[in-house]
Amino acid sequence: MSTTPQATPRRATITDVAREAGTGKTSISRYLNGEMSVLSPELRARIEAAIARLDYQPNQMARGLKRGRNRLIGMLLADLTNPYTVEVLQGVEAACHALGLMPLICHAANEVEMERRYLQLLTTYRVEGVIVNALGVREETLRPVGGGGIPAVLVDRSVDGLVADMVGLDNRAAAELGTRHLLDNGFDDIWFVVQPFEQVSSRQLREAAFREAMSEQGGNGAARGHTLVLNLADAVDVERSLAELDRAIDAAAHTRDAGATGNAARVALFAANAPVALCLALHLKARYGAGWQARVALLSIDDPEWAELTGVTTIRQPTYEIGYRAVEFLHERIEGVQTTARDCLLPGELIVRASTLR
Amino acid sequence: MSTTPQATPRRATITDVAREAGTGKTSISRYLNGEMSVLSPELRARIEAAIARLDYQPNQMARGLKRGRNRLIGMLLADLTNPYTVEVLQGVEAACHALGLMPLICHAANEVEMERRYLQLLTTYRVEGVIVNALGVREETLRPVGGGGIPAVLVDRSVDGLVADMVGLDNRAAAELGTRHLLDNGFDDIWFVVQPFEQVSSRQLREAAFREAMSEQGGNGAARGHTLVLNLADAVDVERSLAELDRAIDAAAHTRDAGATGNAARVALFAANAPVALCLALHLKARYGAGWQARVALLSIDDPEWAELTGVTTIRQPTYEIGYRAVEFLHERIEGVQTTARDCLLPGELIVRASTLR
DNA sequence: CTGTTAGCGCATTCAT
DNA sequence: ATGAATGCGCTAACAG
Repeated sequence: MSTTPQATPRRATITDVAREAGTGKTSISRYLNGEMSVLSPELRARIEAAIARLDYQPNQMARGLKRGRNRLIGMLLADLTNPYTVEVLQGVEAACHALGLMPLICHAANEVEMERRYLQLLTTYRVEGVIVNALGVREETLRPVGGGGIPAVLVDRSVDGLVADMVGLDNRAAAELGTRHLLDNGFDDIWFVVQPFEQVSSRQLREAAFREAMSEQGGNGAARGHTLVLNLADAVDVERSLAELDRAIDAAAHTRDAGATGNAARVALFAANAPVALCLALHLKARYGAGWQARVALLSIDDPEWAELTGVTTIRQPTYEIGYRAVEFLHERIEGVQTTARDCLLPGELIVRASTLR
Repeated sequence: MSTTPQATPRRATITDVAREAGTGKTSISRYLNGEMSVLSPELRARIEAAIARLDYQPNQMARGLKRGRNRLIGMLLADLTNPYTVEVLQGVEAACHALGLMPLICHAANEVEMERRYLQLLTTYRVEGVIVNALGVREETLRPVGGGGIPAVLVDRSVDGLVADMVGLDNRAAAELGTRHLLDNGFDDIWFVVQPFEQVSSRQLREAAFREAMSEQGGNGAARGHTLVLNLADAVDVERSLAELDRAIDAAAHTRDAGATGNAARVALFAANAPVALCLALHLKARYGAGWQARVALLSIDDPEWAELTGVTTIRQPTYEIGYRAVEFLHERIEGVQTTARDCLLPGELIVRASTLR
């Protein structure tokens, strides 16, 4: 009868441990829950040994079922391809770790239908709360969640009529900051490029703030502002939109020498986020070659890894903190703290690089 | 008596539904599991109605507890910051979706300790299998998993003495492909730059294949190959290593005109993966300015989004398929298919860009 | 076809 | 200080 621990076929249960330790299940449970003060040192030692011998690990599912909470929270992500998302996720993970939560990460890959499905799935696993960074979130979709159901906190966007906390960038301030920077550097033909607004409040806010900043520009200016919607999911639309941009750029080049204010008239592109910025950069590079940055200025909200490499000015979001705060908010609500919906707006940081300097 | 579905305080259970439908729990269960043929249309309708009325959603935890399987699989990731990881993840998600599995994504953020913790946590949640792409995986660590425990499949690296399937890039072929390309384009001072090997078999394989290809180079050549280990986690080490590279580059520049074979002697850097390539590119840009690509050639395994933008030649991995296959393998094992450990090596694709052409 | 019974692994009264 | 009994929400025999 070889004792070689040849592959435990079935994981040990609390009952096994109890038998092994020659005691009742209750004591094991107490041990598991740290109620040490109620256990005689002797029994405690026996339990400890038994657990080690059986390599016992309590079944979270069962525990969750019994006590009604499983320490699981859902994390619904629209797009992991966006560096922003990954960075936020790091904050979320750190916070979860600190609070003893386990994030169930759901990646909807920009599919609204997927978002719905995942939300429903999370519900089914009885997560204690949800952090949502999706694009199709509407009041109705989130109903089973935010409503009277499980607590939710929104990241980077808010949903009308939904009682849920929200944390994200101070979009107004950020867009203003960027616009000012462009204006201050003498660009007088500025294009704000953004994905279709859909339900994403941050896109709307950024664009609105841009327009406002343009209309309030300092005394000297007659810089012109335009908004261009770029539907990254639709190649044809992208084509069309980029062509429009090209025309504007060419036009500016022609009027350059005729410009009123000396050598002005350079075009600047203000990307609402990294995916848009990437699309623009790729196009510009293809059209104007390696030296495109000298031809057209590019500024982007979000600070992807290639920004430094390519000298693009950016507005970096406090992504890590956004994720961290989101979990903290959620945790409070899970623990029963009742407040009205809170909004947490964090400031962005302008990182000036060559592309917007002249 | 207002019918406004004002926030269900407690989710409905199967018992509630049974009562609401005026039947027993068994029938509800049967309905849930699609055993329609065994239910009278009439009962079926009543159940359907009751479920809708109560907005009932079966508790996965409870189901899992009872039937012994919860359709959960663990996905342990070393670094979500690496585009490679995200791309593999997409394949994993697609496959899970197709197979009715739910991936529990664990991001260890390059911390070996975290990996251990997550592995243990996954065990605790009784996942049915695990897909591992970590750096600290050793036989012992994976013991509770791969051994007689839950099925596992490794991505991008194998572990000695562990019975587990593995799927990833055909590293030998890829490194060879890259080296050949560099050789064919006349570079005669080639540096293979890689992170510390640790437990990561793919790094070792790539480096070995590089050296081999160098020693087998075509008749005309006396190109020299070097290996440089770059510990991205250690700023000081990075500094030191980059300085070494700089010296080599400068030296080559000096001997350029004195070169035997006409105008040869350009240095080429062969990055073992994207993070390394990024580090190199950033350094080169800082040192040689925007035109660094003309000075030093850069080739990288992995094809990050900025490669096209910066004209870096790459070897693209079939990431999506890697993820997809991994899940398929795991699924088979979960379903009880017994085979010896399989290795699935997928080919990489060389994408030639300006940086390695002369 | 349908309901009754008995657990899955664990946490909790409630006794002892 | 310890253990027996009960039930969380659900499925799976086993009867009817």
